[in-house]
Amino acid sequence: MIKQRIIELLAQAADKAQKSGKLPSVAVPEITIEHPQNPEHGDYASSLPLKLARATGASPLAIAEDLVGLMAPAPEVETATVAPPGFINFTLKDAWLTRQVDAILPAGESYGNIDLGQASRVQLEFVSVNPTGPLHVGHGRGAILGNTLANVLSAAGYKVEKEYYVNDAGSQIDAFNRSLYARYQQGLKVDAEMPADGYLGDYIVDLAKEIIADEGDKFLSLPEKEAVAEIGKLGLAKMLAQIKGDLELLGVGFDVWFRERDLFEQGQYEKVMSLLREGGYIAEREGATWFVSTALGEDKDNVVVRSDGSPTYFATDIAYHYNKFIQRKFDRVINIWGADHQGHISRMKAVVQALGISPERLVVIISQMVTLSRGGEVVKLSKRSGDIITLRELIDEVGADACRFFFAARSADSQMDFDLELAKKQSADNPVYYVQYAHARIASILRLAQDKKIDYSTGDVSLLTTGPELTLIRKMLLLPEVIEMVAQALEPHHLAYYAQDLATVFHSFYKQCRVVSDDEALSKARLKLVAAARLTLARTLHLMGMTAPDKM
RNA sequence: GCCCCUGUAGCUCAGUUGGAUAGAGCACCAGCCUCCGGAGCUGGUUGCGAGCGUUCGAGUCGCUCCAGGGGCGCCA
Repeated sequence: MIKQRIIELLAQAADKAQKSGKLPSVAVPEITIEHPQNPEHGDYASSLPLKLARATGASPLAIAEDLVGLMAPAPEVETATVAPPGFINFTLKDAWLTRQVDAILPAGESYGNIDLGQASRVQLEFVSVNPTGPLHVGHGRGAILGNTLANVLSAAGYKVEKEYYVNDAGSQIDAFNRSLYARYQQGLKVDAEMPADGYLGDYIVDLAKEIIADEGDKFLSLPEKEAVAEIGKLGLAKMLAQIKGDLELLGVGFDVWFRERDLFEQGQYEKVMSLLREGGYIAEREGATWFVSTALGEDKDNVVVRSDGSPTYFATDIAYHYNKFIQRKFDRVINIWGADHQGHISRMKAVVQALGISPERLVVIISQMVTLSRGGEVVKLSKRSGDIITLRELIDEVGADACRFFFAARSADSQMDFDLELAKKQSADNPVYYVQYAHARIASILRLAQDKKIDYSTGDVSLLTTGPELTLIRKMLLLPEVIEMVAQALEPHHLAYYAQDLATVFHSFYKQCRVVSDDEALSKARLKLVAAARLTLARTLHLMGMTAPDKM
């Protein structure tokens, strides 16, 4: 990556300056470079002299002059100049830029890959919605966030495993089972009341009908407890299949579907509890069992086993993270949770610490609420009210690509308002079409070249000398940097902005530069350029889980 | 009361881990097709919630307010 090259050049110059005594031997701060917003300042700029000035007391301009003077000449760099109050600005060589087209083309769909992760193992757990109801719009946001992040982390050299944690034990699934049983009875004209904590959504009625169609009335003759368990099992399978299907519509898939029940059936729950007990993190009081998180600086302790002997969600999550870190030995675990789980983070980190694992290895990304409105009127998201807008409905209305782009384009930290009417009305103006249109346009140009039987493999990229051409190349070269930024900050939304930027510079290039013309040599060079642009754009879209259409 | 997130253009949002003159889309206005896809291109208008502080330099960091959302359960 060219960015790394420039950082190296600076580091070497600083080292030389210190060895020659021009610069006092202080610790060199981390060298960062950025893209100046003013293009007159070049392609890259560093404020290293300003930082060294603080550490050494010397004049930043003098330091900058020394560093530039000591810098080795590089084939990539046209100029390195000093600018007040102490910046060093770098401008890339046009000839080097154009050569990059020949580097991008053979890389193909691997263009942009970097080795930030060095094959370290990252687990990304996301969605993990209780299989007690259909996915809604907020879940879609988490799904796309997680899936896009997984794609980018893979591109950044991490070994990524995507996992869905299936809560198939506990009180919520219990309420689901009892609700389904009640609807089953009602469907067979048996007088039954919905449980007080039951799920009132119509989908439960539909599930019950399906079960009646499949299995008839045979569960009526079973004892209630047994019937609830049997029907629950069927309902869970149907619910999971539905969830899986919805996610597939968005192109979101998982490597592992991890069952909460396994934590009990395979002894991990018992194991981790005894570990914590040995560590002195467990206390009995008020008839319940507590995790003493106050010993680790938390505000309060948390119940792990209720006074009726049943484990809490927190307890199983402890076992689950024991499994992730100690049994499966992931280097890093990233969980994507909804905003309502925010309070769960610090105690989970405390547990990880109690298990002897550095808490930094557990990263929790909170995806903020999605509020839905329809025609300016707020729609409640409650899964229990039955009045929900499902993810499936959203996909049907605006399409999978638009869903992906729309959700991926927003920082997880910001809550978003999703107006369904607006989404429908604006679907043709959605930025997703702008980006995909650029791709289709390029594909169309390449088709034309093919029709005219132009073999551009021998094109001479050094003929690409105009502003729009170089601007396009510069933008294409940013993809590895974007991947690095997304992977480091765990913020996929940068990808969406990059996609738009890239499309913009392409459209602008297209307007100013005729690709297929009478000038055969120039045509071939430009065909190479647009072929590389197509690759870059397609890669970006694919990282976002979107299609890169050749025709629209 | 305590904790987390957010507050940037009329609207929806970015802002490269503290950099130089704060950007994009939508909307609005004015232009642009003899030629590879006009779902496009080129211009134009407006802004960092408030106040202190840290330093060469703050939308970004710290503190205090104000506003919106979420959490603080032997729910998940």
